[in-house]
Amino acid sequence: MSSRKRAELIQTVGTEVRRFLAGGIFFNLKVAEDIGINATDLQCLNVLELQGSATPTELAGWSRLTTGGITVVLDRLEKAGFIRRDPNPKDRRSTIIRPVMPAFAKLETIYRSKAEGLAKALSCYNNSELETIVDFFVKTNTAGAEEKG
Amino acid sequence: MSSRKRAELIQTVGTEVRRFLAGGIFFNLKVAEDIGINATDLQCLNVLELQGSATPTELAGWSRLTTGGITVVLDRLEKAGFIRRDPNPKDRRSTIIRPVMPAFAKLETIYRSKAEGLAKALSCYNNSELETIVDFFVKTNTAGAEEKG
DNA sequence: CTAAGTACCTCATTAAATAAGATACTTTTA
DNA sequence: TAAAAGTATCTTATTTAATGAGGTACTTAG
Repeated sequence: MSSRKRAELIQTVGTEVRRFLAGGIFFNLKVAEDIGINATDLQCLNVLELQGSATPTELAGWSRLTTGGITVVLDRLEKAGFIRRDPNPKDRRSTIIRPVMPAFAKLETIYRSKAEGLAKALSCYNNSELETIVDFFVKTNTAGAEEKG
Repeated sequence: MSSRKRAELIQTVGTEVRRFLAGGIFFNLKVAEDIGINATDLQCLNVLELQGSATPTELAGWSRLTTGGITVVLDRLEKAGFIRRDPNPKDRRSTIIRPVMPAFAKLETIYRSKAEGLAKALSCYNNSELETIVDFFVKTNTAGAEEKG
């Protein structure tokens, strides 16, 4: 019976995703240590790199910190040269946080080397399989982003 | 030219994986808040659930804490009823940390509901595609575990 | 049997985050 | 349009979490 096998497959995805996340959190802690910041600060840098820029309030959301907390995070990241506070032309109360090169490049380098390992792991899949993998991530990321909003 | 498309696909996997991890870290913070513990303590519970049991030193590794730090984490988790310290029959200096039901069930419930969402997202794939997805996670998880050891 | 090494714990100190405002602006409403 | 309500960020006193340095009890190598 194929539906039995299918149910097993789906359950296995669940377990492996949790394992993947536990490993990812561990990896994130390691990266933070390597570049000399804490995990919270790194989560902000990650969001910044993926989105290009963000307001303090958005970053507070992603890091689940109070706005007072994020101010201190940004003070640290600004002082360390990772980010810059630009005025927000749409709202004079607000600021736009942007990555600053080259401090940011340190982070890119670490992820690039990790991406190489990932590329190697992907080499055994054909294009159609790769498309399935991409599709899975895009779908779940989109669903996750909606849930958060 | 297919190799161009392939390179793009591989790069997209990289970006989407980072997005997935940023979302996963966010989700983890939310779960921690929901059950009333901090992110570090939850990372320990996650490892415990995936492995069944662990020693304090192993958990210190996964959470990148000092052994002194993990003692305090375990004190908190023990007090809150999530874990229990059993003697380690192989080494009398050591202890084995085990999940305790039903406090642990709170966590299971949250992940079960998340797993339902995941199952829904997976419903559009056929068995062969699911196998590709499982294979990808198993491969990268295994590679990650080796790197850590 | 001794010396070196490991596992866990303690506690004083440092670091990070919150809670509760305060300020400066924007949006709504009467 | 002027007041009221709401929002974005920042400040600071306080609480919470983690480290660093060391201690005890045990194990392993010589």
